[in-house]
Amino acid sequence: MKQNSENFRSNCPINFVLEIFGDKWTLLIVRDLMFKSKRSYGEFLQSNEKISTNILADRLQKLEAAGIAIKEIDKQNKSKFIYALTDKGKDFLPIMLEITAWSCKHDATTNTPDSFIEAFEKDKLALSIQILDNLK
Amino acid sequence: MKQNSENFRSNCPINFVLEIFGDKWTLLIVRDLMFKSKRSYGEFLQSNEKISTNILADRLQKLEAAGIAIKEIDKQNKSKFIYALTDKGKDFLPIMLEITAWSCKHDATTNTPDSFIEAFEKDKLALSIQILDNLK
DNA sequence: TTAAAGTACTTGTATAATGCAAGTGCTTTT
DNA sequence: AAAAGCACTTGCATTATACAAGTACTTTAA
Repeated sequence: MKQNSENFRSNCPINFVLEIFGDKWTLLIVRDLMFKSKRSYGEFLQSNEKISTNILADRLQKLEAAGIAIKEIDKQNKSKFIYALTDKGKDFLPIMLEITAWSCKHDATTNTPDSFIEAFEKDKLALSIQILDNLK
Repeated sequence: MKQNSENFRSNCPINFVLEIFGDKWTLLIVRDLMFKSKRSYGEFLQSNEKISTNILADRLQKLEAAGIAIKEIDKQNKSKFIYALTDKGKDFLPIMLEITAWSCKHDATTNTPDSFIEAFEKDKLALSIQILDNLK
């Protein structure tokens, strides 16, 4: 059997995602990058879920190492870093959309606007293109 | 702002999924139920990733509590319990398929048959129906 | 009817991950 | 040159996970 270069527990595709995203925080950073136009450490810190500083630093580093996000110096303010999704990270969009749809269906307290679900059910591709456009 | 009955960190749909599935093991059990025809504690234990007994017991209980899986006495062998996905659990299928597709694209060592990706890209709905049929 | 085997856990303990508060270091603005 | 902003790092307490061993109930076999 071929072996994964990093020593993952198996070569299962579900496991591959768990090795990167299998914790309570990593996906929230992706969410902030993808849907909330957040770019910097300080912005990620302000999210509702209240990630702590050491965990955030650790996860940002891991997202970079996994090729999901990149870190650059902000051109406007050179004391600032900004993060952005790579193509690999942007490819996570369909998963994020399906997750959102599942939660909308199964959690009455989920705060997603009805318009989102309507757009999603009407035309997933159009919604995806629109979201990806916003990231440019 | 309306509050979630269980005190989750926020009312975000991404967070809702993380509160249930945000660890390295829970989703593997769903995978085994959904794709590998596994039903019992002993079968889950044998998966490649080698979950330990206490974690497995804990996660099965949490999956039941979250309404993702149900536990019943096996009709063939009354000393045995079997687990099955609820409708809520089965609704996770689109997420699982997208995760699989993402890993296939971004991990060269992922062991998913090409036939799966072909079927997925050709007709997601047909593939979903086929998988759900197998669960009956 | 009792003993052995199967199944599903539970418990104890060591190690690792996370949460929280405080502190550091570099950059820009005043 | 001092203050403020930003992005972390460090230390320590708490919680989660890993691993090995043990328990309890049920069914099969003698």
